Formats: sequence, C-alpha cells, structure tokens
Amino acid sequence: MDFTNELPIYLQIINMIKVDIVSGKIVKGEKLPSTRELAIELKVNPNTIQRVYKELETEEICFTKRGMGTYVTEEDLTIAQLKESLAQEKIEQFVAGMEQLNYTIGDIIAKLHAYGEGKR
Amino acid sequence: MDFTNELPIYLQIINMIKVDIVSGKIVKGEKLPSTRELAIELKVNPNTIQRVYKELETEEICFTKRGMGTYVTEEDLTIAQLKESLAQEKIEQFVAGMEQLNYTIGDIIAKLHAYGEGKR
Amino acid sequence: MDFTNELPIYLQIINMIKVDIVSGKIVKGEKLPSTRELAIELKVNPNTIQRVYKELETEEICFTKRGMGTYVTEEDLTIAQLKESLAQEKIEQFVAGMEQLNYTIGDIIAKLHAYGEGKR
Amino acid sequence: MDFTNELPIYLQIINMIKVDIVSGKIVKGEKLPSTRELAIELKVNPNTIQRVYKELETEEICFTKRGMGTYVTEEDLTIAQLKESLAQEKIEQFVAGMEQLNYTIGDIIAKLHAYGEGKR
DNA sequence: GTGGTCTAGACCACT
DNA sequence: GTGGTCTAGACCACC
Repeated sequence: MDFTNELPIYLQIINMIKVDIVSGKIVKGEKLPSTRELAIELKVNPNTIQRVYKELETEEICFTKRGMGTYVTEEDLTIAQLKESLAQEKIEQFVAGMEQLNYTIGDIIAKLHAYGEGKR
Repeated sequence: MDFTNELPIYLQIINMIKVDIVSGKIVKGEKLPSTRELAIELKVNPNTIQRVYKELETEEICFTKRGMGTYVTEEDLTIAQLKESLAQEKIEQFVAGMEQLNYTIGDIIAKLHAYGEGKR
Repeated sequence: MDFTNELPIYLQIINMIKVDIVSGKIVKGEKLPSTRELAIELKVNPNTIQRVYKELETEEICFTKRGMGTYVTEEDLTIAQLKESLAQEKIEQFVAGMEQLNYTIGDIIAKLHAYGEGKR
Repeated sequence: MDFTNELPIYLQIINMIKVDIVSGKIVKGEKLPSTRELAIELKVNPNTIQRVYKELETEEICFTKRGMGTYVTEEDLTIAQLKESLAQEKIEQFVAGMEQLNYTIGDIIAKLHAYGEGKR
C-alpha cells in the first residue's frame, strides 16, 4: 500500500475502507484496527487515521465505543446506500470520460455488452 | 491545466491530445502547436513536449514535416483505432472498479440503462 | 474569551460562531477571520481553527475559496435552519431540566408569561 | 456520575441534591447518606461532602442532628422556595440564550407551545 | 496572503 | 489498551 500524491492520504484510506466494506471484505459490526495499529501498518501518522475514522463516523459508516475501538455500522441500509453512491460516482466519471470520446450512452451499453461476451 | 503527480507529465499530455483528436477538438491533418509554443502554454519543459510528439509519431497518430511542424494523421482508420483503444481502456478500468464493489457485468449494464433514462 | 474544560475547545468555537451567525453579528457571505488570525486572537493552535472551519463547511454553514478565505454561506435557508436547530436544542435541554423539577410544560409556559410580565 | 471541570465539584453535588429534593426523589425529613458513604459513592474527598452539607445547612435546606446524621428540612415552604429559585435560574439562563439567538419572549412562548403539542 | 494536509508527540477519559 | 483533543511546526497549492 502506497499513496499517490493526487488525493489526500486520508481520503485514499477512507475510500479503501469503504470499498472493503461494500465488497464484504469487512463485514457489518466488525471491529476496525485501532488507530495506532492501522497507522503503523500503512506507515502514516496516527492522527491521519484518527481523521479517517472520525469522517467515517460522521458519515455514519462506522461508530465508536470509547475505549473499545471503532466498528463498522450494523445498518445494512447504510452499507447499501454507500455501495450505491460509490457505484454512482464511478458511473458518472466513466460516462463523462466516454462522452468526451464522442460515445453516446447507447454506444457505451453496446460496448459493454460486447465486453461481457468477450470475457465469457 | 495542472498535473497530478501520479502519472508522468508527458503521459498526461499525450492522453490529453489523444482525447482531443478522438473527440474532434483537433481534426485529422490539423497542425499541432510547435513544441516551444505548447511548452510555454502548459508551463512545461520543451523536451517534455518533444517526447510527447515523438511518442505520438511512433504510434502513428501524428507525423512530422521537417521545418513545417507536427500534424495529426490523415488516416481515419488510425483515429478510429485510437478511439477504440482509449474506450477499451476506460471500460476495463470501470468494470474492474465496479466488480470490486461486487457488481456483475449484468448489474453494470442495468445501472447504465437506468442512468441513461435518468438523464433523459 | 477563555475555555472551560467541559467541552472540546473546537466545539465551543463552533458554537460561538454559529450564535454569531444566527444573531446577525456575522452576516451571510461575510468573510471569517483567517485561521491564523483567529488562532492568535483566541490563543489557540491554528489546527484547532482549521478543524472548526472544516466542520462548519461540512455542515454547509460556511464555504471556502482556496487562497481567499472562509466565508459564511449565502443561503438564508441554511441559516434559518441553523437558528431553528440551535433553538430546538436549547428548548429540549430547558424543558428536560424543568421536568426534572416536576414542572409540566403548562407550568413552564405559565412561568415564562410571568417572567415576561416581570421584565416589562 | 462524573464531574465536568467547569464548576467546583462541591457546587455540582449541591445542585444534584437540590434537584433530588425538589423532584421528590429525596423527601422532606429524609436522612441523607453519611459524609463518608456519599464520599465513597461519588469517589470524592469526604471534606468535599462536609462542605456540601454545611452549605445546604446554611441555606436551611438541611439540618444536622449531632451523632444522628444530616436530614432534609421538614419545612414545605423552604422546599417550595428552593424549587422556585432553581426554576427561576434555569428560566433566566434559557431566556438569555434564546434572546442571544434573537428570539423575543413572545417567540419563546410560542415555540414552547408548539413543542408541547409535538410531544403530545 | 489563504486554506489543506501531514507529522510528531503530548495529555486526557474511558474500559 | 482504546479513541479524542490539542499543540507545534512543516510543506503544499492557490491567489
């Protein structure tokens, strides 16, 4: 795990954790590593992880038990919404990029069908 | 125009020019700015632009007339192939990202349909 | 201005600014002091003010122009909602405290009427 | 029970006991815990409780029987006055806070009516 | 000059 | 041990 300079480290870590939650690599209710642990693992300052966890908490993706640690929300709905919003973001970026190349949505869907056939 | 550090600047410029060609912002046969001109415009070292033009020539997307400048290819087919390869790259990245979120290709196509409906 | 230890300093500052906005001491669109300025004025670390401004921004009470400063939102509605929520919070605390003393809401209103008369 | 640093601990305890008396949680004539007992329960120095009881005696809210302990006054009037003064204090703080938000007494009463309706 | 990010290290409250 | 807050000081991008 290393960090490109384009995006703030803390946002990259947030995104990484979100993907892990949505993909099921981290399940609902699971305890996240302690701030110090994760800081060492990712070779960043504990304050950076602290910021990550705090942001995830204000987005209600995680919650905290004082003195116990930080945990992924128990709410399936929240996780489902998170998945939706991450997907929506990717779709918008993708479609915008393709439209820049003069593809219409119809074109894009056609190409995806072809791509799906190709992989089979 | 500014450059993120993730990708070498020259690759970012190459990509920018490719998109402009495919999208029709720069048309076939059109003259590109001189290396010095473009270097100043993008606040970049002229050598970087040299490298860009050389690479575009190697890919047969541009050609150079000695003493006259660098021009976009006249070949529609080359441009069409370029468009294809750029699109293919975007698709692969997009699908990979969505699969990381546990979406299948079928899911993705369905969501794109919905997205297309939503924009109409 | 000094800070009691009960509440984190940054929350106290946030609240102070919110009250100033709601009361009209700071008007919509107005520029807030720079992080460094306010830090010196309140004898606090600039990072603490940074945290304050960031939080106010995520609550959409302020917005930031990079290199220009932090400004109060232009949205009257947001400010009105802020006023509502601050008032609501105070009311709930007050009523809870009074109910602890065995006053009903009816009692409370009666006492407030009397208090209003008394001040006149 | 824990104590914020804003107010001297002994004043916080005094207030806690006053509320318990006014709310009826402790009834008139009832014996209060011994200083040592209460000190242990609240994890506080016994001298602090001594001071609390002494102050409550000065205010004639409690009285002491040598060798028997400290008791809540038998006077209904004293308790009623205590209730009044606690309520008055809360009202003043509340109204001051609301006026800081540009609410008039009329506004406040209207909002309390609405709040009462909402809870019903 | 402005805000934004990050590190280093400290102290606190809670379990 | 956990997270929460705060200070000090650094470097960056933008204006």
